[in-house]
Amino acid sequence: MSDRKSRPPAASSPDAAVPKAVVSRLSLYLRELQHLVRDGHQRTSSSQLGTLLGFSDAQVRKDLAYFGHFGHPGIGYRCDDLIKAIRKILGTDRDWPVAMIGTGNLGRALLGYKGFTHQGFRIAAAFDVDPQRVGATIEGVRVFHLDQLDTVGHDHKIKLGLIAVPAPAAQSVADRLVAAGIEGIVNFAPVTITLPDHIRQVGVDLAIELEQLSFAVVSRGAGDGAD
Amino acid sequence: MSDRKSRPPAASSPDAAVPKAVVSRLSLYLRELQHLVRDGHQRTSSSQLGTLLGFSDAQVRKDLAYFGHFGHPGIGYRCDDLIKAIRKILGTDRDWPVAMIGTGNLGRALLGYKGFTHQGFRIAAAFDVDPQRVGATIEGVRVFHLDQLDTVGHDHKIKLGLIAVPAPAAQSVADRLVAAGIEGIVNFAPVTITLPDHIRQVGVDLAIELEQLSFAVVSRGAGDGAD
DNA sequence: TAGATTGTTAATCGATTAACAATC
DNA sequence: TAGATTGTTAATCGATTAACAATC
Repeated sequence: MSDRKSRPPAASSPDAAVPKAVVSRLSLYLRELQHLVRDGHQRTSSSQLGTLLGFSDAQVRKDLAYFGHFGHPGIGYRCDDLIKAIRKILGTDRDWPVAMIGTGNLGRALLGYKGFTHQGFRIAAAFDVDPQRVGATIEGVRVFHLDQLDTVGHDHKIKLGLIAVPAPAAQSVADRLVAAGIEGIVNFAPVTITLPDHIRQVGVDLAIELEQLSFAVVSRGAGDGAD
Repeated sequence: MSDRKSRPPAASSPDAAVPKAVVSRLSLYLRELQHLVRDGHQRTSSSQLGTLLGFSDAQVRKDLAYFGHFGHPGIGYRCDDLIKAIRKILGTDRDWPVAMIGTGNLGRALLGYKGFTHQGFRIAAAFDVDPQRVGATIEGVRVFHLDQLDTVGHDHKIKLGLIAVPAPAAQSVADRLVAAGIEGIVNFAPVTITLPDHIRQVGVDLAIELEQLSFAVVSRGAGDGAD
């Protein structure tokens, strides 16, 4: 007896376990929804989203259904509502102060790149060990000495760190970020870094992206479409 | 009768079909192997590579076996040989002249980033539409007007293009790259671009990477380790 | 030889697709 | 109402793991 109210919607707290690939598609749905809204659309459907991104409609519905009931049978999804829901799931419905470690070419570029500002991320402070760079302000972001990571990180409630230092320094920077209480790291250095289990990590290696493209081009015909 | 010579090793020409995830791990193996060589190692094993990267030894062997017989039972893999083999598979055993489209923050940073130079990629020319930028030389790379894409692209035998322009311009830049005979595109703009089937594409969106990290941090405990 | 390690097969696990009742 | 579209189940497909004979 008793499934009167059926099972609870439970938005954004997956009971079971979310398949790896689902979360990355969630980000793509969000990006597409934001474009749809900008273009004046109020609602969309699993088949429209699927067509735009090259996925099947079934996959879109299944992905979203992992997290709750966001659609309306016969109608589709309200863009606004779905955007809010996905942001909540991804955790980007809040403000994320971020630390940038390294102010070389890549670090400076990321400081000037406004792309992720819109998604709730905000670079609150930058760090370097070069005395020539410490004390400067780049794109409105103050550069501190790496030794000040603990203090400044705590003051700004920084939870995420971006590593944009040369490969040989990446692991030791990662260790210091962990010691400073950071919870997640995006590692732009082309090296594998090892972290405690409770620290989350995403790696971005531009050489690897190019290699994937190179493979896709070279093995074209036999293979697939790389992305 | 007759499987005397068994089946041909057939390095780097997969008869069947290479699973999607295998190729991205191949790049990680390559990166790790290069670090091992720099550290003075001459040989390695599937279990060493697996441990370094967090994969099982069986997975490492299976991934490599898609492309040929590179190891030696009882011995392991010679780092040098395996590096050569993987580079051949990925297509990075040759020179890849690359075009950078867009010389804003991100484009300039990528021009200065030496990371992928070592893997066979070389930015041969940059392009922009801003008259203030055209004619300049950034990090040794000449900036041409986008209208010169055909000519310059052909002269430099450019096969790959990196799109580092604002999102609204990305699709039209992509179209022009295709028209100029480019075969593959890395798209850094936070937008989905549509391309003919024979053009390969890899998307890199920094906001999306941060969202993946944010999700992993927020849903920590229940979930996995994001990368 | 004994110990180590590969390449490969079979078994397990997980993710995608197709189909459809429920709903608007 | 008829047409559209969801959420969900069952069937299919693909990828990972475990185990082991072959090899050095």
